[in-house]
Formats: sequence, structure tokens, C-alpha cells
Amino acid sequence: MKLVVVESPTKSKTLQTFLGPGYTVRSCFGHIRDLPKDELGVDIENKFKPKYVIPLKSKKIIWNLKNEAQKAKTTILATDEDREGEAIAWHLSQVLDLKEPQRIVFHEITKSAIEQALKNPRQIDMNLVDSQQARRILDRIVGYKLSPFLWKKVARGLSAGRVQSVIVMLVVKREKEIKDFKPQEYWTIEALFKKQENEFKALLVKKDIKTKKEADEITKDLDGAEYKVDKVDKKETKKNPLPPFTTSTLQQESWKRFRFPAKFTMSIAQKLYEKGHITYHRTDSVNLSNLSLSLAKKFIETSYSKEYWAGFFRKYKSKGKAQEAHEAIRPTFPNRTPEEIKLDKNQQQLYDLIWRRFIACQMAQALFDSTSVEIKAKKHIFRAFGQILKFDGFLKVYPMRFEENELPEINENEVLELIKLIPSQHFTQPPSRYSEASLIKTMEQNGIGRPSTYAPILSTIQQRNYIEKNEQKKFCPTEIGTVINNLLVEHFPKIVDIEFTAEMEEDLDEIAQGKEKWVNICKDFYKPFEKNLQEKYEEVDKKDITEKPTEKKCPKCGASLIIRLGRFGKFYACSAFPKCKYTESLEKKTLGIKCPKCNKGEITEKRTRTKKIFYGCDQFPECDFALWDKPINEKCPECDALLIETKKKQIKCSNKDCQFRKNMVE
DNA sequence: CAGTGAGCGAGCTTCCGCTTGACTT
Repeated sequence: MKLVVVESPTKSKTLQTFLGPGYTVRSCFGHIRDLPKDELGVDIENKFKPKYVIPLKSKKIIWNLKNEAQKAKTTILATDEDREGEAIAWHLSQVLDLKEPQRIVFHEITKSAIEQALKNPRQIDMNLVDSQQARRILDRIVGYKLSPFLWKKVARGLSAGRVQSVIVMLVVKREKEIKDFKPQEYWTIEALFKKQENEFKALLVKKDIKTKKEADEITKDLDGAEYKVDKVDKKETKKNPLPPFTTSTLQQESWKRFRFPAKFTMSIAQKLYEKGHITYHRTDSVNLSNLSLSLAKKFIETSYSKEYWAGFFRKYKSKGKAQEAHEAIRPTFPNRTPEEIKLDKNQQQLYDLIWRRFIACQMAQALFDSTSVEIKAKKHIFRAFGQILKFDGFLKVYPMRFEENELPEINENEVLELIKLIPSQHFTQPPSRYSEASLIKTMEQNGIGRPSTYAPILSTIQQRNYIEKNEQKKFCPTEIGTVINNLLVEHFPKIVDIEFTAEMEEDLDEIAQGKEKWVNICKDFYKPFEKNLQEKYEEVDKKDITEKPTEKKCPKCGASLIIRLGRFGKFYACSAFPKCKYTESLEKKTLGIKCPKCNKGEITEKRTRTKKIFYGCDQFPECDFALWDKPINEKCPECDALLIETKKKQIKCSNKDCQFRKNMVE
């Protein structure tokens, strides 16, 4: 009997069916040991020696694995082939006290891949393990040294880290770009032509028309000019299908198509994976197994026709440094169409998307007849572009938006009939705020975070109140997020630099290749970091960041009020704190209406925890009067209660039993 | 359709990455 250990329980089930009796397959559920949660856990003086502990939830798993390992003749460690997977294998060998563990790897769960892997066992690659240890220790040092700095200088409970702080930086930076943006005016000139029954437009090629005056000069110059076709260029253009999904592209596409947040997409994908419908959903690889390629070919040829298959196996390559431990995300059985599996609605939508993307990636290109026409009038050049779909190819399965524009038959040297010139004014647009999709895309492009962390990290920094979604579901920084970011940018620029992770990855590669010792990498980072940190503890004054004097006086004790910054934003606080605990919210929007319940307070605009606006008494909690709709300063003629303004612009009585209604007078 | 909120300043806080149930109300 041989024991095989993998990371995921679903994977272990599949593997067991391939291997049959003679093998016991078990899973370790990811990492089994880690640095302790309540202390740094790195002995800096003693060559950065890490202290590893086994969390309670791993203890039971380890106990069971140990039992199996003792019964087995050999233990085979089949964790993922990447830095983290290698480390898990090493931790397992340590904790299970394995004398001669066999290490095997495979990138796809197919019978042939597994048989091949079993024939080629190797030893644990300690260089790769060390690169993971360096990664872990660096992240720990940054996080557990910088966070306490923020507690001391800003507010308790705050956090900083190699990944989260860079994401917040991106959002804050984008917000500043938008705020500082000055729109530039520019003009375009289109010419509308007539050819027999058809009308078509051509655009003046000149780009830098800045003002109406300049546009007018051009149209004036064109007055009475002859519009002659200078060039007609006809050709076939092609569009290739997109590569199959990785975690990042799946999260982006499912946000674009269904507005699913990344976290939701992942929970649905997890279910599809557990039911065996899709391959593993946390991957940065676009590799496809040979078996899946043949099945796709067969499916496409029988369901559509021979000409819809690409004609060869399309193989995709990952850009940058994918760690390639898994396949791309694809249907496990390509001939299982979305229609024939029974799933609930969301699972159905996501499976449909994954299935289509995969099938399409093995299909033929889409073909277009495109025409480009150049028209000359005096010294001015206009261009018209037409595009007609000739063969849909992969678009049959994976529809995408593209512009179709038909041009009439136009010949060279032909003189065209102008209907009119259309000058239009435009303004340059500021960059747009990040959505979940564009933020994840940026993270992936810069190697920040991993497939298993994209979704959780976005949840964390929102929960921590560093960034939030606006009504359009785009990310904006909060006050506290902006303050922390500005502090880090000024005093710890390296940590919030987008290049920091890239540089770290280069160092980790050196360790993995055996060219560098992990302790040296940690030392090189730590020394200047620690020196800077000590200086900043002296230099930065908390008061400058969190306190601002005001002219206002405390209504309770008469001391002066200050504006304070806390975890949840700014607020007025009494300077005599903790003797006087008076507080007041910063932007108190009073409506000038007395509270009808207590007759003491005033109605103010407030927000619920979910940011929904409501109107309540400012004497809360002494008075709990509250309304959803905005009250107007007028009493109901029938029952004397407050009148409210509904969203449908109608005046109603706030008393539910009262039927009084009237229309709004402007 | 029903439903709405009270503390944030001090004290036990925090990282990133691998994996899913196991916790409680």
C-alpha cells in the first residue's frame, strides 16, 4: 500500500479512481504549518529562523495522515508543482516524520499524466522550498512591522502589507488623477456622403483640432471643394478566439457579463469543481491537456462542421511568470453541453461561460470583409472604414461585440457627393475608477497577489474600510485609506511601489535556482527597512495625522473641539478626551425640521451601515425617530404628522394609517 | 416586502498564500 497526499479533497477523490487499490489517496487541505498568529515568529538575530506552528484545524488532518503514513510502505507527496506546493510537501515530510518521501508532480489530472508522474519520483527541491520560506518571512516582516507602526501613529486595528497596501495605493492614485484631471477640448470633423441610395460617413484624419475656431477654418476652407476617392483598400481581416480561462480572466469576464463579484464567482466555481464539471479553478495557467484538445476537436466537428474547428490544436502560452501547477479552467468533459447538465441558475451561467470559452478557443478564426477608403479634398484627407462579418467561426459559440459597418461600392478616383460636414466638440475624459475586473487585471499584470488571493484581498480591504464601492460599483478610497496611503508613500515608498513585488520575485527566483541564499535576501531587505522604521517612529507625530484644531467649542464642557481621524473617518471630538467624551459627526446635514417625536432634536440625513440614506433625529439614541423618505417642513393637514417626499416626487404623510396625498409643487 | 443606527479616540489589533468545512447566533 502506498499513500499519496494532495492538497484538495476533490482532487484526491478523482485521483483515487485513477489509481485504484494499492494506493490510498488523502488530502492535506493546503498549508499545514505556518508562522504563529500572535507574534512575529521570525528570530531575526538567529539567521531569520522561522517558528512554525500547526494550527488547531490542521492537527486533526495531520493525525490522520500520520496514521496512514505509518501503515503505508511509501508516502508520495503529490502537492502542486509550484513554490507553495513544494513548501507544503516539505512541511508534510517534516511533520509526518517521513524518512524517504517520494515527490511527484503533474499538471493535469489524466490517467497518462499520473502514470508518467509515478514513474518519475524525485526528492523535495529544497531551493524551491527556501524561496517560499523567504517569501513567507518577507511578507511577515513587512506586515507585522508596519501594522504596529500604523497603530501607534494613526489608529488601532489598521494594517499594511506587500499586497494590500499596493492595491490601496492604486485606488488612491487613480482618485487623485481623476481629481486633478483637466478636460481638454478637441474637435472632430465628419463628412457625410451620398452614393445612390446609401449614405456613409468619413472622418477627417487630422487629430489636433483644439478649438471651434480651428474647426470653422477647416470647414470654411473645404467649402465647395471636390471630394475625390484617393485609395480603396479591400482585405480580409481575422479575429482569433481568446485563450481559455484562468482565475483572473474568469473573474473579470464574469464581472463584465453578470456583474458577479470575484468572491461570488469563486464560490460558484468551487461548487462546479466539487461536482466534477470543471478543472481546478485557482490557476494562472492557460495550458490544456492533449485529451481535452482532441475532445474539443471531435465535439466541434460533429456539432457544427469541420470548417468550424481551427484545423490544428491551438495551444496557449502564459505571459509573464505563471507558476503552471494546473491546467486552464475548462469543462472536465468538453462534450457535456451546458444544456444537458442540471444546475442552479448561477452555476449554469458560469458553466456556460467556461464551456463556451473553452470550445471557442479551439475553433476557427472569425473572418471579416473590411474596406478602408481614403478621400481627398484639397489638402485634407478623410477616411471611411467598413467591416462585414463573412464567417463567424468561434463567434458562433463565444459571441463578442464588434462593430459592423457596411460601405457602398466605392471606386478609386470617383468624385463623391457631399451632403454635409459635421464638426463635433469633444472633451478628453479622465481615467475611470477601478472595477473589481480592472483591479484584478492590474494585479495580475503586475504579479501582485495569486489566484487564490485575488478575491479574498478585495474583500479584506473593503472590510477594513480602506476602499469602498460607489453606486456604479467602482472603487473609491476612504478617508482613512487615503491617509494611510499618503503616510506610506511618503515614509515607506518602497513598500507601496508596484515594482516591489516584481523585484522580490526576481530574488526568489535566484533562491529557487540555487544562486542565492534565502537568509541573505531577507537580510538585504531587513537592514535598511528596520533602520528606516526606527527613524520614522521618531520623526512622525501622530497628532499631525489624526488631530486638527477647530474654532468650535464643546457644547458639553466648553473645551475646544478638534477634528479627529479614526478607523471609520473623521469626526468632531472634545479636546478634553477622555474626561469629556462628547462627539459629533462631521457633516451633519440638518434639514431645519424639528423632530416630531421628542420635539427637542432636529432631523438629519444619515446613512446605514450599507450606505443607504435615511432621515433620523439627531438626539439618537435618546430619541429613535427615523424615516426612509425625505421629510419636508410641513405638517399633514389631516393628522398633523410630518409630510414626506417619495422617490416618485409625490408628497405623502409619514403616518402610515393616514391616506393624505398631494402632488409636488415645483 | 420589510426595514433603518450609536461608536471611531487608548487597551488584546496585523501579513500572504494554500485549502474547505466548522464554528456560533
